[in-house]
Amino acid sequence: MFIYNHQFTVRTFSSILTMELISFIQQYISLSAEAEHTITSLVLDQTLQKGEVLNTAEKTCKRLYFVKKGAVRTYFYQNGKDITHWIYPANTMVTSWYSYLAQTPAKDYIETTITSNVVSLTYPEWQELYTSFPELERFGRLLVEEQMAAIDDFYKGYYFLSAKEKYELLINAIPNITQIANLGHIASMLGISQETLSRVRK
Amino acid sequence: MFIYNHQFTVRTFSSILTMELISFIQQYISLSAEAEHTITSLVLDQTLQKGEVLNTAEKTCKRLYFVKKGAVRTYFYQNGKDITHWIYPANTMVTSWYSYLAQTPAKDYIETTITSNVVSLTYPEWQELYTSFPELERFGRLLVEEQMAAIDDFYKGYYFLSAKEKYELLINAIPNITQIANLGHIASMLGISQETLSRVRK
DNA sequence: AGTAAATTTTGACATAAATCAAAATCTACT
DNA sequence: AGTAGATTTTGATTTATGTCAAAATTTACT
Repeated sequence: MFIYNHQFTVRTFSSILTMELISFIQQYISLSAEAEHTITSLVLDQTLQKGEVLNTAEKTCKRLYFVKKGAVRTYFYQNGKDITHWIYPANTMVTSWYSYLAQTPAKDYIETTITSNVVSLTYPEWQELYTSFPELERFGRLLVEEQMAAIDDFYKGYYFLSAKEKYELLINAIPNITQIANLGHIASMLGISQETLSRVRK
Repeated sequence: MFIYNHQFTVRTFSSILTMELISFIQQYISLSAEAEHTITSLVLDQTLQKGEVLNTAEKTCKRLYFVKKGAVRTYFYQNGKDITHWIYPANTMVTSWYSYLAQTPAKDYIETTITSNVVSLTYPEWQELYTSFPELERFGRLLVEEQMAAIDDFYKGYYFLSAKEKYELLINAIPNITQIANLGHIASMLGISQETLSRVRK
């Protein structure tokens, strides 16, 4: 659902990005000094308070974000209700996939749920980097493949789980979810009502 | 779903692959004569009867398939019930994403729902190709990005749709779905019961 | 064409979870 | 610390959809 912007960056295989973006990329490929320098010069490093907005509906999502610290939530409005798409804890990446990749207006909002530190580059910057440093193509491929695999793994059979099982699956995927998002956000992300979620955790 | 196998190859942006694999790749990048020759020499072209199996649970999914003609279904068993993950019509690609990318045993089965023609290469063949012909990395990246965007687009707000709305969304994504899959398959793919689906379409 | 098997529809009933509403907690700011 | 606002819990009721069962229809094979 997942299923989807999945933004469903459910989890990564490698999941260690407490380091800087450069080191993160180097987990996948080796970087030339020149590529490293160019990327470093382009990176936007932002520290944001709780509730600060990274992108809003109707606006094309220009950036691919890496959450270094804190947590980010994607959400949209459906019949006037705020529906959380996914919560991204530290060490994950986030964007409005469709909007970002097709560079068309987004349907969802991206904002921090707690004080956070995110680094990012824009879509055109990445396109430029792919052209200038073709070795980055592999990084780009591996990154999206990981997201794909994670979504695939998380949502298999999801529909037929009870509310309780859905919650347990999430806890397993994001153990600290209750520290970084409130009940209402978690409930809509799971596709259940807040009251049901409250009862489910007894 | 999530989600995720999404195998949710919901649809592609470009969606024209009636042509051969080579032409398909050339929609994304230009291929050197050597790369083209190598790929052609590796491609496995299979014509299969209805219900023939491409991969089974417990076995690592070795191949990335392109459906040239017919339709392919991915499914798994949950509490003893056959749950369709997704149906892939002609001109789409299919694999068990997690299994294929991580090269670990799959949880799901891949089989044709009607007489079909699929072409494929193995995971190690692709890795070899990426190394020998780095220009293919871009193709690999774009391909997965498309899947990602499609999933993102399809599943947004899916949980909160009624059974009827879910069915309408699917019809919109795969107009010929009733020609290539039966009610039971479609219902479990949507996460609703067969009886409800039967009523929904009146 | 005729029969068996598979698929789809229809009916009656059960139930998990949604909704509506209000009370209880928790959080943050003066 | 005390108060207002936000968040979570609890209660009562409704409802969409699931489940079980059987009939009707379609499909496929001899």
